[in-house]
Amino acid sequence: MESLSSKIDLRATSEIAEEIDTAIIDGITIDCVIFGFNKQNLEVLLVQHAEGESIGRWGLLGGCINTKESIDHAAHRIVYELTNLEHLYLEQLKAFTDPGRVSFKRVITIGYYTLLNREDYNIKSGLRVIEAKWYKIKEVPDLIFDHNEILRFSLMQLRNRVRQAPIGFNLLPEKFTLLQLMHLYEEILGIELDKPNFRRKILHMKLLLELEEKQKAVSHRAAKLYKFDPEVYKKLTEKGFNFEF
Amino acid sequence: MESLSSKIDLRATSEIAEEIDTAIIDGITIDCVIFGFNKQNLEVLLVQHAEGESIGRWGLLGGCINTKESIDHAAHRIVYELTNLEHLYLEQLKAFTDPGRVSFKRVITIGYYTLLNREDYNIKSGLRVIEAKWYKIKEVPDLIFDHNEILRFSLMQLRNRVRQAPIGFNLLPEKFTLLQLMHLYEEILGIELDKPNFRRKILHMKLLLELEEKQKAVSHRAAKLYKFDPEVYKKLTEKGFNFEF
DNA sequence: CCAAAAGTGTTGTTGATACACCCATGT
DNA sequence: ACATGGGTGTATCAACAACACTTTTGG
Repeated sequence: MESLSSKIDLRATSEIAEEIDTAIIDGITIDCVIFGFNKQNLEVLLVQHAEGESIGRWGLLGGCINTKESIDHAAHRIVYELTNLEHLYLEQLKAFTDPGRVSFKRVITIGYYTLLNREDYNIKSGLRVIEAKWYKIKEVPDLIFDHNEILRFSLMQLRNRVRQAPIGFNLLPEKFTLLQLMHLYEEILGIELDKPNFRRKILHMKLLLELEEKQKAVSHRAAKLYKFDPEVYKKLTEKGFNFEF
Repeated sequence: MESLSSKIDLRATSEIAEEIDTAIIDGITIDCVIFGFNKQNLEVLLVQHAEGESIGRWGLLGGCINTKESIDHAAHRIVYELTNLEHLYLEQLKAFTDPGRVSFKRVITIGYYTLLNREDYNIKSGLRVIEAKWYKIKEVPDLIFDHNEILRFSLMQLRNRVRQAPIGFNLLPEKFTLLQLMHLYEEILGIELDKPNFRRKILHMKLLLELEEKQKAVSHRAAKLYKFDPEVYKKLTEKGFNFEF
């Protein structure tokens, strides 16, 4: 989908291909899309830029790679510095490399996305003095550089991955109800689901541990709480399973 | 799967994070996994290195990015220089960035993979004087740098993508039989399929155009030839479809 | 005739879908 | 009482697996 037959004439540049020239890249950065889920809305954490030409505008959380640090480590570190959260689900998207993505310089960036539980974030955040704000996915403003494109790509990736493995659990509190989980899938995939059928399907997978606990202080029948069972997940991944809804 | 909770202590390096230092990367390259399908075997095209410390060893086809060239264009160009083929299916994998992947230097590489039809390759190849050879996927030797890892990753990606979209057609001649197609899926996914059921399922998708033509000079009943219908594919992708076998 | 692959038919099972319905709880 | 979400039951339909079977062709 990204890269079917392009009509560019390849011969045009092949003549000069012998000149090996690795110095044409001015820099490499990391940009991270931080997803959260709040009140049935998928949200993304954006930061405000306080310097340079893009002052006052919003963008993804970015950073640089330290010497001898793996790039995955760098991504974890950058997110940690803002959120104080460790051991997050974090996955590389791809390299974004359009020659014009940053003006006057050739900067490529490695995109990442991460999924976190908003409850954890609220408790521990704010250690660092960057202006950061959660935006509903449908209300994201114009961002700096190609960050809207990176966000669009990460959303596509999230939609794909969520149908192949139960990574969505990372966006929920440890204990959750089946309806919360259903709303999560509805929001990410942009579809409507049938409650009874969703229940049966997800329970049938045996991926959830039924807890003794129930919801409290809700103005309707309290729902049972469940938690994700990583043990069963391991066993199931080995023989492959499907998460289509 | 690549990047669940790592146990690295993030605080250790966060102290020095303020020093912005983009000059620590010595270079960026592109490496491309070229897949082909021949006599029911999935194969990969490797090249022999004729210079440096890795002389005589095999690796993926690599290259560099030219000034003002998009990285996708660079990948197309690099493959074109070796195979003389244009308009291939080509997709970025991700950035491979381990600090130790190349000794004494910090070189990151952007991985790509491409799917081509072996019949086209045989006719037009050999324009450039690089030693290149097709290896069956199960007989790939030890490769330079982290190229075995890149290959492993690309194979995983191929297996995933092939179950979501009919990209496998790119590995076959324009006209093919249903059994050829079935063998392709069997080989890529490492499973056995039931012939009658496969026929029905793939025909049911309406993605194939039945041709008037038949196989020739085969010592058994000649099979009908089919070709892939990109028009129908477009329509189907819009409402989403499934390629699980 | 036989071998080899092409291609069709049949049957039982599973799982998705649609939708009606009852249950528990706070206001 | 009633709104709100929690939770169960069931009938119908489509897809799939398993496997027996017939057809065509070259040698």
